[in-house]
Amino acid sequence: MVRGHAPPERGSGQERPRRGRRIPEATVARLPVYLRSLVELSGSQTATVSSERLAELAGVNAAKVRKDLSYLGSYGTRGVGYDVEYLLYQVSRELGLTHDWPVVIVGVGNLGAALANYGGFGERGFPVVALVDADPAKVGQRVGDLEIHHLDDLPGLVREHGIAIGIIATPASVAQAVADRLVAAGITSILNFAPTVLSVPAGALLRKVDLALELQILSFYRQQVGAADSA
Amino acid sequence: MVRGHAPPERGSGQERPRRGRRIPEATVARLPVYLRSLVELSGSQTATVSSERLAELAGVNAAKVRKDLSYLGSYGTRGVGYDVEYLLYQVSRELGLTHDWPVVIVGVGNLGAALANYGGFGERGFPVVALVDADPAKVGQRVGDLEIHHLDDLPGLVREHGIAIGIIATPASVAQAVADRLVAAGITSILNFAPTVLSVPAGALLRKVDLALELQILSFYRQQVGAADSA
DNA sequence: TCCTGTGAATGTCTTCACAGCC
DNA sequence: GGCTGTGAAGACATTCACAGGA
Repeated sequence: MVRGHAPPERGSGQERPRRGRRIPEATVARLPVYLRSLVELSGSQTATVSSERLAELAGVNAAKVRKDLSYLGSYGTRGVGYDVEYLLYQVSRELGLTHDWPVVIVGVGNLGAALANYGGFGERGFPVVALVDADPAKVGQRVGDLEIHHLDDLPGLVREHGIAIGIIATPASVAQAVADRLVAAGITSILNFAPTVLSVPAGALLRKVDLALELQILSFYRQQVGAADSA
Repeated sequence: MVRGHAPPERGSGQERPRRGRRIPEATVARLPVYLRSLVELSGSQTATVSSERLAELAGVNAAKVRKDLSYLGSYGTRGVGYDVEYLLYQVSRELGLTHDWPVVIVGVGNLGAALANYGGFGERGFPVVALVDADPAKVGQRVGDLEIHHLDDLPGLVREHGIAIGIIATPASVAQAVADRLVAAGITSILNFAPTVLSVPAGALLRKVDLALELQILSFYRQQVGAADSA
Protein backbone atom coordinates (compact mmCIF):
# COMPACT_ATOMS: atom_id res chain seq x y z
CA MET A 1 0.00 0.00 0.00
CA VAL A 2 1.03 3.55 0.65
CA ARG A 3 1.79 4.81 -2.77
CA GLY A 4 3.15 7.97 -1.30
CA HIS A 5 3.00 11.48 -2.52
CA ALA A 6 2.98 13.46 -5.69
CA PRO A 7 6.22 14.99 -6.87
CA PRO A 8 6.96 18.60 -6.06
CA GLU A 9 5.17 20.97 -8.33
CA ARG A 10 7.52 22.85 -10.48
CA GLY A 11 6.91 26.17 -12.01
CA SER A 12 5.14 25.54 -15.30
CA GLY A 13 6.62 25.67 -18.73
CA GLN A 14 9.45 23.18 -18.59
CA GLU A 15 9.96 19.51 -19.18
CA ARG A 16 11.70 17.32 -16.65
CA PRO A 17 15.31 17.13 -17.78
CA ARG A 18 15.91 13.42 -17.80
CA ARG A 19 19.50 12.39 -17.53
CA GLY A 20 19.62 8.73 -18.32
CA ARG A 21 16.84 6.58 -16.89
CA ARG A 22 13.86 8.29 -15.33
CA ILE A 23 12.64 7.21 -11.91
CA PRO A 24 8.84 7.16 -11.48
CA GLU A 25 7.43 9.56 -8.91
CA ALA A 26 5.86 6.76 -6.94
CA THR A 27 9.25 5.13 -6.64
CA VAL A 28 10.92 8.36 -5.55
CA ALA A 29 8.38 8.72 -2.76
CA ARG A 30 9.30 5.27 -1.46
CA LEU A 31 13.06 5.65 -1.59
CA PRO A 32 13.19 7.53 1.74
CA VAL A 33 11.26 4.67 3.34
CA TYR A 34 13.73 2.13 2.03
CA LEU A 35 16.52 4.37 3.21
CA ARG A 36 15.12 4.40 6.72
CA SER A 37 14.84 0.62 6.72
CA LEU A 38 18.38 0.25 5.44
CA VAL A 39 19.70 2.52 8.17
CA GLU A 40 18.01 0.28 10.72
CA LEU A 41 19.47 -2.85 9.15
CA SER A 42 22.87 -1.25 9.03
CA GLY A 43 22.62 -0.44 12.72
CA SER A 44 21.78 -4.05 13.53
CA GLN A 45 24.87 -5.35 11.73
CA THR A 46 22.91 -7.03 8.94
CA ALA A 47 25.10 -7.57 5.89
CA THR A 48 22.55 -8.49 3.26
CA VAL A 49 18.81 -8.18 2.87
CA SER A 50 16.30 -9.81 0.55
CA SER A 51 13.58 -7.88 -1.26
CA GLU A 52 11.10 -9.80 0.88
CA ARG A 53 12.62 -8.65 4.15
CA LEU A 54 13.10 -5.09 2.99
CA ALA A 55 9.50 -5.03 1.82
CA GLU A 56 8.36 -6.11 5.26
CA LEU A 57 10.34 -3.35 6.95
CA ALA A 58 9.13 -0.73 4.51
CA GLY A 59 5.51 -1.85 4.56
CA VAL A 60 5.22 -2.66 0.85
CA ASN A 61 5.40 -5.87 -1.20
CA ALA A 62 8.53 -7.53 -2.50
CA ALA A 63 7.77 -7.07 -6.20
CA LYS A 64 7.55 -3.34 -5.67
CA VAL A 65 10.87 -3.26 -3.85
CA ARG A 66 12.61 -5.10 -6.66
CA LYS A 67 11.03 -2.94 -9.35
CA ASP A 68 11.85 0.25 -7.48
CA LEU A 69 15.46 -0.70 -6.86
CA SER A 70 15.90 -1.85 -10.44
CA TYR A 71 15.39 1.77 -11.53
CA LEU A 72 18.54 2.70 -9.63
CA GLY A 73 20.58 -0.06 -11.24
CA SER A 74 21.33 -3.73 -10.68
CA TYR A 75 22.60 -3.52 -7.16
CA GLY A 76 21.42 -6.91 -5.93
CA THR A 77 22.88 -10.38 -6.25
CA ARG A 78 20.62 -13.18 -7.52
CA GLY A 79 20.21 -15.94 -5.03
CA VAL A 80 21.54 -13.71 -2.24
CA GLY A 81 19.88 -10.33 -1.93
CA TYR A 82 21.16 -6.79 -1.57
CA ASP A 83 24.28 -5.71 0.28
CA VAL A 84 22.94 -3.39 2.96
CA GLU A 85 25.81 -0.89 3.06
CA TYR A 86 26.16 -0.69 -0.68
CA LEU A 87 22.45 -0.23 -1.24
CA LEU A 88 22.32 2.32 1.56
CA TYR A 89 24.95 4.34 -0.22
CA GLN A 90 23.27 4.08 -3.61
CA VAL A 91 19.87 5.14 -2.30
CA SER A 92 21.44 8.05 -0.40
CA ARG A 93 23.25 9.16 -3.48
CA GLU A 94 20.16 8.92 -5.65
CA LEU A 95 18.28 11.07 -3.16
CA GLY A 96 21.07 13.63 -3.10
CA LEU A 97 21.75 12.95 0.56
CA THR A 98 25.49 12.47 0.44
CA HIS A 99 25.78 15.85 2.11
CA ASP A 100 23.55 18.00 4.30
CA TRP A 101 21.08 20.57 3.07
CA PRO A 102 20.73 23.55 5.42
CA VAL A 103 17.17 24.67 6.07
CA VAL A 104 15.53 27.95 7.09
CA ILE A 105 12.16 28.00 8.82
CA VAL A 106 9.97 31.00 8.08
CA GLY A 107 7.29 31.76 10.64
CA VAL A 108 8.13 30.96 14.25
CA GLY A 109 4.67 30.44 15.72
CA ASN A 110 3.62 27.24 17.42
CA LEU A 111 4.28 25.07 14.44
CA GLY A 112 7.46 26.81 13.34
CA ALA A 113 8.94 26.64 16.82
CA ALA A 114 8.09 22.97 17.09
CA LEU A 115 9.66 22.19 13.75
CA ALA A 116 12.75 24.11 14.85
CA ASN A 117 13.01 21.93 17.95
CA TYR A 118 12.10 18.74 16.14
CA GLY A 119 15.33 16.82 15.90
CA GLY A 120 14.19 14.66 13.02
CA PHE A 121 15.27 17.09 10.32
CA GLY A 122 18.87 17.44 11.43
CA GLU A 123 19.22 13.71 12.02
CA ARG A 124 18.25 12.99 8.48
CA GLY A 125 20.44 15.50 6.73
CA PHE A 126 18.48 18.72 6.95
CA PRO A 127 19.93 20.88 9.74
CA VAL A 128 17.81 23.87 10.65
CA VAL A 129 20.32 26.71 10.54
CA ALA A 130 18.10 29.80 10.65
CA LEU A 131 14.73 31.02 11.87
CA VAL A 132 12.95 33.98 10.40
CA ASP A 133 9.76 35.86 11.27
CA ALA A 134 8.08 39.04 10.08
CA ASP A 135 7.06 40.07 13.61
CA PRO A 136 9.62 42.52 15.09
CA ALA A 137 8.57 41.43 18.59
CA LYS A 138 9.91 37.96 17.90
CA VAL A 139 13.22 39.04 16.40
CA GLY A 140 16.06 38.45 18.82
CA GLN A 141 14.24 35.77 20.80
CA ARG A 142 15.83 32.35 20.89
CA VAL A 143 14.34 28.96 20.09
CA GLY A 144 16.67 26.17 21.04
CA ASP A 145 20.10 27.18 19.79
CA LEU A 146 18.87 29.66 17.25
CA GLU A 147 18.03 33.31 17.33
CA ILE A 148 15.05 34.57 15.36
CA HIS A 149 15.95 36.95 12.55
CA HIS A 150 13.75 39.30 10.60
CA LEU A 151 12.35 38.19 7.29
CA ASP A 152 14.22 41.08 5.66
CA ASP A 153 17.52 39.44 6.61
CA LEU A 154 16.74 36.39 4.51
CA PRO A 155 19.10 37.09 1.58
CA GLY A 156 22.05 37.55 3.93
CA LEU A 157 21.22 34.41 5.89
CA VAL A 158 20.94 32.38 2.72
CA ARG A 159 24.38 33.48 1.61
CA GLU A 160 25.95 33.12 5.02
CA HIS A 161 24.67 29.60 5.74
CA GLY A 162 24.34 28.25 2.23
CA ILE A 163 20.67 27.60 2.81
CA ALA A 164 19.11 25.27 0.26
CA ILE A 165 15.56 24.74 1.49
CA GLY A 166 12.88 26.94 3.02
CA ILE A 167 10.08 25.70 5.25
CA ILE A 168 6.97 27.86 5.37
CA ALA A 169 5.21 27.68 8.73
CA THR A 170 3.28 30.94 8.56
CA PRO A 171 -0.46 31.56 8.46
CA ALA A 172 -2.01 30.81 5.08
CA SER A 173 -2.70 34.48 4.44
CA VAL A 174 0.98 35.41 4.06
CA ALA A 175 2.35 32.14 2.71
CA GLN A 176 2.42 33.21 -0.95
CA ALA A 177 4.28 36.40 -0.11
CA VAL A 178 6.79 34.39 1.90
CA ALA A 179 7.25 31.93 -0.93
CA ASP A 180 7.96 34.83 -3.27
CA ARG A 181 10.59 36.18 -0.91
CA LEU A 182 12.23 32.80 -0.50
CA VAL A 183 12.54 32.48 -4.25
CA ALA A 184 13.83 36.06 -4.51
CA ALA A 185 16.47 35.18 -1.93
CA GLY A 186 17.63 32.30 -4.10
CA ILE A 187 15.88 29.42 -2.38
CA THR A 188 14.24 27.19 -4.94
CA SER A 189 13.17 24.24 -2.79
CA ILE A 190 10.20 24.94 -0.54
CA LEU A 191 8.19 22.85 1.87
CA ASN A 192 4.85 24.48 2.67
CA PHE A 193 2.97 23.77 5.90
CA ALA A 194 0.46 26.59 5.42
CA PRO A 195 -2.94 25.26 4.36
CA THR A 196 -3.14 27.06 1.06
CA VAL A 197 -2.17 26.52 -2.55
CA LEU A 198 1.04 28.28 -3.53
CA SER A 199 2.61 28.92 -6.89
CA VAL A 200 6.26 29.29 -7.67
CA PRO A 201 8.14 30.23 -10.83
CA ALA A 202 9.65 27.71 -13.23
CA GLY A 203 12.73 26.11 -11.78
CA ALA A 204 11.50 26.22 -8.19
CA LEU A 205 10.27 23.10 -6.41
CA LEU A 206 7.36 23.03 -4.02
CA ARG A 207 5.92 20.35 -1.77
CA LYS A 208 3.27 20.67 0.84
CA VAL A 209 2.23 19.06 4.10
CA ASP A 210 -1.34 19.74 5.16
CA LEU A 211 -1.87 18.36 8.64
CA ALA A 212 -5.65 18.71 8.84
CA LEU A 213 -6.03 17.29 5.35
CA GLU A 214 -4.72 13.98 6.58
CA LEU A 215 -7.39 13.87 9.26
CA GLN A 216 -10.06 14.70 6.71
CA ILE A 217 -9.00 11.78 4.58
CA LEU A 218 -9.16 9.52 7.64
CA SER A 219 -12.64 10.86 8.26
CA PHE A 220 -13.73 9.94 4.75
CA TYR A 221 -12.58 6.35 5.02
CA ARG A 222 -13.97 6.02 8.50
CA GLN A 223 -17.46 6.90 7.41
CA GLN A 224 -17.16 4.64 4.38
CA VAL A 225 -16.97 1.59 6.60
CA GLY A 226 -19.80 2.82 8.77
CA ALA A 227 -19.40 2.57 12.50
CA ALA A 228 -16.78 -0.15 12.45
CA ASP A 229 -16.30 -1.21 16.03
CA SER A 230 -13.29 -3.38 15.81
CA ALA A 231 -10.72 -3.81 18.58
CA MET B 1 -0.53 18.43 -10.27
CA VAL B 2 -0.45 17.31 -6.72
CA ARG B 3 -2.10 13.95 -6.89
CA GLY B 4 -2.10 13.74 -3.13
CA HIS B 5 -1.64 10.81 -0.89
CA ALA B 6 -2.38 7.16 -0.65
CA PRO B 7 -5.45 6.02 1.23
CA PRO B 8 -5.10 4.93 4.81
CA GLU B 9 -3.81 1.46 5.14
CA ARG B 10 -6.34 -0.84 6.58
CA GLY B 11 -5.67 -3.98 8.41
CA SER B 12 -5.44 -6.69 5.80
CA GLY B 13 -8.05 -9.22 4.90
CA GLN B 14 -11.09 -7.23 3.99
CA GLU B 15 -12.59 -5.68 0.90
CA ARG B 16 -13.70 -2.11 0.84
CA PRO B 17 -17.43 -2.12 1.48
CA ARG B 18 -18.67 -0.03 -1.39
CA ARG B 19 -22.00 1.56 -0.90
CA GLY B 20 -23.06 2.68 -4.31
CA ARG B 21 -20.37 4.37 -6.41
CA ARG B 22 -16.78 4.11 -5.32
CA ILE B 23 -14.65 7.23 -5.13
CA PRO B 24 -11.04 6.85 -6.31
CA GLU B 25 -8.35 7.42 -3.70
CA ALA B 26 -6.76 10.18 -5.72
CA THR B 27 -10.08 11.99 -5.74
CA VAL B 28 -10.57 11.53 -2.00
CA ALA B 29 -7.20 13.14 -1.38
CA ARG B 30 -8.27 16.21 -3.35
CA LEU B 31 -11.68 16.67 -1.76
CA PRO B 32 -10.22 18.47 1.28
CA VAL B 33 -8.48 20.90 -1.06
CA TYR B 34 -11.73 21.65 -2.87
CA LEU B 35 -13.39 22.02 0.49
CA ARG B 36 -10.87 24.63 1.55
CA SER B 37 -11.37 26.53 -1.69
CA LEU B 38 -15.14 26.40 -1.30
CA VAL B 39 -14.91 27.73 2.24
CA GLU B 40 -12.93 30.68 0.88
CA LEU B 41 -15.45 31.31 -1.87
CA SER B 42 -18.29 31.07 0.59
CA GLY B 43 -16.58 33.64 2.78
CA SER B 44 -16.27 36.03 -0.14
CA GLN B 45 -19.99 35.84 -0.94
CA THR B 46 -19.52 34.03 -4.20
CA ALA B 47 -22.72 32.22 -5.21
CA THR B 48 -21.50 29.99 -8.03
CA VAL B 49 -18.16 28.77 -9.28
CA SER B 50 -17.01 27.17 -12.51
CA SER B 51 -14.77 24.13 -12.67
CA GLU B 52 -12.15 26.39 -14.19
CA ARG B 53 -12.15 28.81 -11.28
CA LEU B 54 -12.26 26.08 -8.66
CA ALA B 55 -9.38 24.36 -10.39
CA GLU B 56 -7.35 27.52 -10.19
CA LEU B 57 -8.01 27.88 -6.47
CA ALA B 58 -7.22 24.25 -5.79
CA GLY B 59 -4.13 24.12 -7.97
CA VAL B 60 -5.36 21.42 -10.35
CA ASN B 61 -6.87 21.43 -13.85
CA ALA B 62 -10.52 21.87 -14.69
CA ALA B 63 -11.06 18.42 -16.18
CA LYS B 64 -9.91 16.88 -12.93
CA VAL B 65 -12.27 19.02 -10.90
CA ARG B 66 -15.24 18.00 -13.05
CA LYS B 67 -14.32 14.33 -12.98
CA ASP B 68 -13.74 14.38 -9.24
CA LEU B 69 -17.01 16.13 -8.49
CA SER B 70 -18.91 13.85 -10.83
CA TYR B 71 -18.09 10.95 -8.49
CA LEU B 72 -20.09 12.68 -5.78
CA GLY B 73 -23.09 13.20 -8.03
CA SER B 74 -24.32 15.72 -10.58
CA TYR B 75 -24.21 18.77 -8.43
CA GLY B 76 -23.38 21.33 -11.11
CA THR B 77 -25.55 23.18 -13.61
CA ARG B 78 -24.49 23.11 -17.26
CA GLY B 79 -23.82 26.54 -18.62
CA VAL B 80 -23.60 27.96 -15.11
CA GLY B 81 -21.27 26.13 -12.75
CA TYR B 82 -21.59 24.85 -9.20
CA ASP B 83 -23.57 26.44 -6.40
CA VAL B 84 -20.92 27.17 -3.80
CA GLU B 85 -23.00 26.54 -0.67
CA TYR B 86 -24.59 23.40 -2.00
CA LEU B 87 -21.31 21.94 -3.18
CA LEU B 88 -19.68 22.92 0.11
CA TYR B 89 -22.30 20.91 1.94
CA GLN B 90 -22.02 17.91 -0.35
CA VAL B 91 -18.24 17.75 -0.09
CA SER B 92 -18.40 18.12 3.70
CA ARG B 93 -20.93 15.37 3.91
CA GLU B 94 -18.92 13.06 1.68
CA LEU B 95 -15.86 13.62 3.88
CA GLY B 96 -17.88 12.90 7.01
CA LEU B 97 -17.32 16.42 8.28
CA THR B 98 -20.89 17.34 9.17
CA HIS B 99 -19.86 16.99 12.79
CA ASP B 100 -16.62 17.21 14.76
CA TRP B 101 -14.26 14.33 15.45
CA PRO B 102 -12.50 14.61 18.82
CA VAL B 103 -8.79 13.83 18.76
CA VAL B 104 -6.26 12.60 21.33
CA ILE B 105 -2.56 13.31 20.92
CA VAL B 106 -0.22 10.66 22.30
CA GLY B 107 3.29 11.82 23.09
CA VAL B 108 3.68 15.39 24.30
CA GLY B 109 7.24 16.16 23.30
CA ASN B 110 8.16 19.04 21.02
CA LEU B 111 6.03 17.86 18.16
CA GLY B 112 3.10 16.69 20.24
CA ALA B 113 2.96 19.95 22.17
CA ALA B 114 3.09 21.93 18.96
CA LEU B 115 0.31 19.92 17.40
CA ALA B 116 -1.73 20.44 20.56
CA ASN B 117 -1.31 24.19 20.24
CA TYR B 118 -1.77 24.20 16.49
CA GLY B 119 -5.21 25.68 15.95
CA GLY B 120 -5.64 24.24 12.49
CA PHE B 121 -7.08 20.94 13.68
CA GLY B 122 -9.91 22.41 15.74
CA GLU B 123 -10.79 24.93 13.06
CA ARG B 124 -11.29 22.20 10.55
CA GLY B 125 -13.42 19.88 12.64
CA PHE B 126 -10.88 17.95 14.69
CA PRO B 127 -10.76 19.42 18.21
CA VAL B 128 -7.90 18.15 20.33
CA VAL B 129 -9.64 17.08 23.53
CA ALA B 130 -6.97 15.09 25.33
CA LEU B 131 -3.19 14.75 25.68
CA VAL B 132 -1.49 11.60 26.82
CA ASP B 133 2.10 10.68 27.61
CA ALA B 134 3.87 7.68 29.11
CA ASP B 135 6.26 9.83 31.14
CA PRO B 136 4.96 10.28 34.73
CA ALA B 137 6.94 13.51 35.01
CA LYS B 138 4.75 15.07 32.32
CA VAL B 139 1.43 13.93 33.73
CA GLY B 140 -0.41 16.81 35.32
CA GLN B 141 1.42 19.50 33.34
CA ARG B 142 -0.69 21.70 31.11
CA VAL B 143 -0.32 22.52 27.44
CA GLY B 144 -2.68 25.27 26.40
CA ASP B 145 -6.05 24.41 27.89
CA LEU B 146 -5.32 20.74 28.38
CA GLU B 147 -3.77 18.71 31.14
CA ILE B 148 -1.51 15.82 30.24
CA HIS B 149 -2.86 12.43 31.30
CA HIS B 150 -1.08 9.14 31.59
CA LEU B 151 -1.20 6.69 28.73
CA ASP B 152 -2.91 4.23 31.05
CA ASP B 153 -5.91 6.54 31.29
CA LEU B 154 -6.57 6.26 27.57
CA PRO B 155 -9.62 3.97 27.70
CA GLY B 156 -11.38 6.25 30.17
CA LEU B 157 -10.57 9.38 28.16
CA VAL B 158 -11.85 7.78 24.99
CA ARG B 159 -15.16 6.98 26.64
CA GLU B 160 -15.47 10.30 28.38
CA HIS B 161 -14.75 12.49 25.36
CA GLY B 162 -15.97 10.24 22.58
CA ILE B 163 -12.54 10.32 20.99
CA ALA B 164 -12.52 9.13 17.38
CA ILE B 165 -8.96 9.69 16.23
CA GLY B 166 -5.52 9.24 17.76
CA ILE B 167 -2.42 11.15 16.72
CA ILE B 168 0.91 9.48 17.45
CA ALA B 169 3.69 11.98 18.13
CA THR B 170 6.04 9.71 20.07
CA PRO B 171 9.55 8.54 19.20
CA ALA B 172 9.58 5.84 16.54
CA SER B 173 10.72 3.22 19.03
CA VAL B 174 7.43 3.17 20.94
CA ALA B 175 5.04 4.07 18.13
CA GLN B 176 3.87 0.52 17.44
CA ALA B 177 3.13 -0.11 21.11
CA VAL B 178 1.16 3.12 21.24
CA ALA B 179 -0.78 2.17 18.13
CA ASP B 180 -1.68 -1.13 19.74
CA ARG B 181 -2.94 0.64 22.84
CA LEU B 182 -4.98 3.11 20.81
CA VAL B 183 -6.67 0.25 19.02
CA ALA B 184 -7.21 -1.60 22.29
CA ALA B 185 -8.86 1.53 23.66
CA GLY B 186 -11.29 1.51 20.76
CA ILE B 187 -9.67 4.10 18.50
CA THR B 188 -9.54 2.82 14.95
CA SER B 189 -8.40 5.93 13.09
CA ILE B 190 -4.76 6.81 13.60
CA LEU B 191 -2.48 9.49 12.20
CA ASN B 192 1.17 8.61 12.71
CA PHE B 193 3.91 11.24 12.86
CA ALA B 194 6.59 8.84 14.08
CA PRO B 195 9.05 7.99 11.30
CA THR B 196 8.40 4.26 11.26
CA VAL B 197 6.11 1.77 9.58
CA LEU B 198 3.19 0.70 11.76
CA SER B 199 0.71 -2.09 11.38
CA VAL B 200 -2.83 -2.17 12.64
CA PRO B 201 -5.49 -4.88 12.70
CA ALA B 202 -8.23 -5.22 10.12
CA GLY B 203 -10.85 -2.53 10.54
CA ALA B 204 -8.42 0.09 11.76
CA LEU B 205 -7.30 2.96 9.53
CA LEU B 206 -3.80 4.36 9.49
CA ARG B 207 -2.23 7.32 7.76
CA LYS B 208 1.20 8.77 8.19
CA VAL B 209 2.97 12.09 7.94
CA ASP B 210 6.74 11.87 7.67
CA LEU B 211 8.20 15.35 7.86
CA ALA B 212 11.76 14.58 6.87
CA LEU B 213 10.58 12.35 4.03
CA GLU B 214 9.14 15.37 2.30
CA LEU B 215 12.50 17.11 2.44
CA GLN B 216 14.19 14.02 1.05
CA ILE B 217 11.86 14.01 -1.92
CA LEU B 218 12.64 17.69 -2.50
CA SER B 219 16.31 16.81 -2.36
CA PHE B 220 15.87 14.16 -5.04
CA TYR B 221 14.17 16.50 -7.49
CA ARG B 222 16.61 19.28 -6.75
CA GLN B 223 19.57 17.20 -7.73
CA GLN B 224 17.74 15.94 -10.82
CA VAL B 225 17.71 19.41 -12.31
CA GLY B 226 21.32 19.98 -11.37
CA ALA B 227 22.20 23.28 -9.79
CA ALA B 228 19.26 25.21 -11.13
CA ASP B 229 19.92 28.81 -10.25
CA SER B 230 16.68 30.42 -11.08
CA ALA B 231 15.25 33.39 -9.26
C1' DT C 1 18.18 -23.85 -5.39
C1' DC C 2 17.45 -19.22 -4.35
C1' DC C 3 16.39 -14.58 -5.17
C1' DT C 4 16.97 -10.72 -8.39
C1' DG C 5 15.63 -8.24 -12.54
C1' DT C 6 12.22 -7.39 -15.91
C1' DG C 7 8.93 -7.96 -19.85
C1' DA C 8 3.94 -8.47 -20.01
C1' DA C 9 -0.58 -8.06 -18.03
C1' DT C 10 -3.52 -5.73 -15.21
C1' DG C 11 -5.31 -1.96 -12.71
C1' DT C 12 -5.67 2.99 -11.69
C1' DC C 13 -5.48 7.91 -12.76
C1' DT C 14 -5.39 11.75 -15.92
C1' DT C 15 -6.51 14.07 -19.91
C1' DC C 16 -9.10 14.69 -24.05
C1' DA C 17 -12.96 15.91 -26.55
C1' DC C 18 -17.56 16.39 -27.14
C1' DA C 19 -22.56 15.22 -26.21
C1' DG C 20 -26.05 17.04 -23.38
C1' DC C 21 -28.44 20.37 -20.83
C1' DC C 22 -29.28 25.00 -18.98
C1' DG D 1 -23.32 30.10 -26.04
C1' DG D 2 -21.39 28.22 -22.06
C1' DC D 3 -20.17 24.89 -18.84
C1' DT D 4 -20.96 20.35 -16.90
C1' DG D 5 -20.69 15.35 -17.12
C1' DT D 6 -18.56 11.41 -19.08
C1' DG D 7 -17.06 7.75 -22.41
C1' DA D 8 -12.64 6.80 -24.56
C1' DA D 9 -7.70 7.28 -25.07
C1' DG D 10 -3.49 7.69 -23.14
C1' DA D 11 -0.18 7.79 -19.30
C1' DC D 12 1.28 5.85 -15.24
C1' DA D 13 1.74 2.40 -11.47
C1' DT D 14 1.36 -2.19 -9.61
C1' DT D 15 1.49 -6.96 -9.82
C1' DC D 16 2.46 -11.26 -12.03
C1' DA D 17 5.34 -14.77 -13.43
C1' DC D 18 9.40 -16.45 -14.95
C1' DA D 19 14.03 -16.11 -17.24
C1' DG D 20 18.61 -15.79 -15.69
C1' DG D 21 22.68 -15.48 -12.93
C1' DA D 22 24.97 -16.48 -8.32
